[in-house]
Amino acid sequence: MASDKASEILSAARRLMMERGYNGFSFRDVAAEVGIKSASIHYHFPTKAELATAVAKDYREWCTGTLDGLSATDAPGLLLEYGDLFVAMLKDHGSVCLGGVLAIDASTLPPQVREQVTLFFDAHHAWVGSVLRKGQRNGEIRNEIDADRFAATFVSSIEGAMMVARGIGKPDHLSETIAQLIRLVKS
Amino acid sequence: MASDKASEILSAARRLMMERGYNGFSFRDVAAEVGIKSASIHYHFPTKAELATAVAKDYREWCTGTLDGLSATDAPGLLLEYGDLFVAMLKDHGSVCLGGVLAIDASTLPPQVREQVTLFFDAHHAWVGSVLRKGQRNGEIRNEIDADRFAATFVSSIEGAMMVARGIGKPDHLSETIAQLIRLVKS
DNA sequence: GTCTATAATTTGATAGAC
DNA sequence: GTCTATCAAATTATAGAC
Repeated sequence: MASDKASEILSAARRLMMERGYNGFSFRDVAAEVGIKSASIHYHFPTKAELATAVAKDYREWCTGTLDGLSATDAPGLLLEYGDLFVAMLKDHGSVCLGGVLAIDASTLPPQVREQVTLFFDAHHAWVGSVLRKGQRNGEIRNEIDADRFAATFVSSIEGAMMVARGIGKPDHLSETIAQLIRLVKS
Repeated sequence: MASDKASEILSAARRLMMERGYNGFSFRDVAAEVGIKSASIHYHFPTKAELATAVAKDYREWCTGTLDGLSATDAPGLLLEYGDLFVAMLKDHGSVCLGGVLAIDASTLPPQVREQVTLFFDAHHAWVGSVLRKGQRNGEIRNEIDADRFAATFVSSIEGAMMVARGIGKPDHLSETIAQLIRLVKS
């Protein structure tokens, strides 16, 4: 159970990492947002690697919990709800998925953080894959689709659409991409 | 012209930016690769913003030239050749497209660099869009596809697939994504 | 064109008082 | 738990010798 201050630090760091990447934020940036001094951050998270690992793990687990709570009863509906998580992130906070941000930063990431990235994508691929397979059994998804491969494509396409949408200032690009991909695999 | 020191610096900086992003490389990193001191970089490119702008512009123009030189005679073939440019980048150098890297870094980018990112995606969207429209006129691409919207989706999906492929160490993910997307829009 | 030297700032991190 | 004070290293950038 993280203390109150620790979770304040976590969410400030999450926001900053989503906005600027691992190499684009500092302890002082986080401290300023929380309203303490940068030395105090080290009390809760000794190193930047540990802070970033905690942020990534936190985000990954938040995603897992959210996916489990999605309510649509058919595969296309679930895929849309999945996509809408990211649409909301982008629209409400101008944020890009942390998984994607850290995937780009991978080569400069401490190993423990990189591991969280792998776990993140493994979980998302598995979730989308199982939605697609169930959809195929129910006749909602075209049977020519390779569920596992398209799951990975669906996830990474959303990541790419988020980053391009924010990068060129066209937020609608993300929802349009999601709608198109779903239309293409629906029976 | 290829032995010019400025272009040596440009290509070293390009490699580093592709690998680590705008905030993940320094003048010293570039200098070390070229075999000179970091102060000498400033003689050719006074500021980091100017160096990065030159790198981005150079890359953007290299892409434009390469797209004009693609040789396939049908739309699916051209889309595959387009995708293979990025497959080669990833396979040969472990590089992710600079457009995608800079799109992620957008919020920490000097305005002049961000402008190059916008121009980059405008050009790629236009090229893929015109390939798709021509393909529809020739009966190679499904007519239900919205060419302009799918062009943006195709480009950003490739960007996302590259970054995820490198981020989680599965280079094949990129070519699989490209193959799937083409299959889905082919008549 | 490249070097040495250095300025000015920022960074991640530590020590120790309270 | 947070602070002040400080550190060593790295960063972008400039000045001036050769």
